[in-house]
Amino acid sequence: MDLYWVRSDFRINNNNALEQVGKNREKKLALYIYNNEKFHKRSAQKWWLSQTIIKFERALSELGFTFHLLKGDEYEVLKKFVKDYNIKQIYYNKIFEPKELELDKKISKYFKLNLKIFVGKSNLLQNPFDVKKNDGTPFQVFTPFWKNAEIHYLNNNNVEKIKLKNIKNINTKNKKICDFVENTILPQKKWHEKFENIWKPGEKQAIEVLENFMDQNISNYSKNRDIPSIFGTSKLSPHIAFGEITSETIYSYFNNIKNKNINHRKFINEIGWREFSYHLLNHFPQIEEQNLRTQFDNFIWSNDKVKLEKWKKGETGYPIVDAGMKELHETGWMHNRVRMITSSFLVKHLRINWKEGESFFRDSLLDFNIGNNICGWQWVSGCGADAAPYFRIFNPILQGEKFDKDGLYVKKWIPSLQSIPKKLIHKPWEIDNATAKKIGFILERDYYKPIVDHKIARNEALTAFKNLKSK
DNA sequence: TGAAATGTTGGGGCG
DNA sequence: ACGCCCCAACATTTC
Repeated sequence: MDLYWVRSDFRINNNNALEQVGKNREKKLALYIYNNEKFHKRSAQKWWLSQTIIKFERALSELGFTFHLLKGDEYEVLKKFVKDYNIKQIYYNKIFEPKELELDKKISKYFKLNLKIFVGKSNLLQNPFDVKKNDGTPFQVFTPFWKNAEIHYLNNNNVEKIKLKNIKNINTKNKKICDFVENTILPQKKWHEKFENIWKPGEKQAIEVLENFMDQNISNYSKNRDIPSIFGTSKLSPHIAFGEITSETIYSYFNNIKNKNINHRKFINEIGWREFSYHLLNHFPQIEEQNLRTQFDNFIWSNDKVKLEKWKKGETGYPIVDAGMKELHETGWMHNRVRMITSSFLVKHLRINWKEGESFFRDSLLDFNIGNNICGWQWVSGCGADAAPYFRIFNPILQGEKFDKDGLYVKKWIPSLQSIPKKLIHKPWEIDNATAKKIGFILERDYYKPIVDHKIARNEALTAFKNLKSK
């Protein structure tokens, strides 16, 4: 029998392994192995995963697959499964992540004598090892990377519009799968239920999100993408993270737009950043644990657990930072502009190791992927490739005033700031006694006092990071 | 996709 | 009319 091993590719369309499997066979098996080791205990993604599994099982069963859901280490489970079901051929799609590539190696080494393995295309536009500078070394700057990668991609691929098969509405559920998900994947405490009203996992929804965005939102993307109070970005990221839609499908949409303008290009650039992150992660796999620029290894990070906790909870006293963290808790997602502000605050204002932030985002984001998360954090910290220089420090007050002028975003997530005058919405500690009395606002009762003074924190960060540079 | 400090320019008030 | 000062607006440099 043939086996389609489902990894992070919960889709019917543009799924290389799935296209190949069972072409000649009647009975087809699909297997997803839930490896608990790969998720932190409190990972929000367990919720998305569970929902997308439930839907994907239905879609696969329509195609004649019998879907199995098992728990454990992928390698061990696969070995046993292949034996138990007398599998003759395995089909799966490649994942360009160092640990997954190791797993691939282990699997192919073990099975190669006894069965055939088909390894399909990954969820990247191309193999990261195919893109190199003329001198043979990997790119470390985004712009030249993307310029080169796009040409490479267009030359190597048929990028005419990918015809998407319609995904059926799924009304039924498989009780066995639902029970497994409930008992094995989802935590006992149902804290994740709040996501149900916000997100709709699944391939059908992913395609709808893309199409709606392309129809309605992209025409103002370059302007709106930076305003966190506006629905200006696609919010496709969790769908992409679970492979419900591919970069290739998105690129194909982009490529078939007749009059491309700055909005389209800015949007597709974000797919480029994802490619770049995975490019870096594959060429420099050590960055998962270590600073790409090793001089940062000498940096003395703060060990202030209290401030770290306050950052996580959104109690820093800087409205734009705290609003971002609240949005993250409530929705499992944070606006990109605010990701930059909050992460810069942790690394520069609090001088806490980026790994703390990386780990927290890993648990909290529904759209977490290892490439973007690692590279994003190293970029903000200045220790990554093409990174922000040490002196680039976001001012949380100014950023708020620039990108959340009327405080709509801040007020949405921090209702206790509702009556603060616009002028002071990003620095409520400056409110004068008379106004405070009038609106009934008391700083340490209704909101937090800033845990650090911006000016002092900025100067301390400059000194600390500057010393590092001269070492 | 940074912010703050410092430098330059030019208009207006004023003696 | 002129010189001086102030300061906003913009430009450049620095961190």
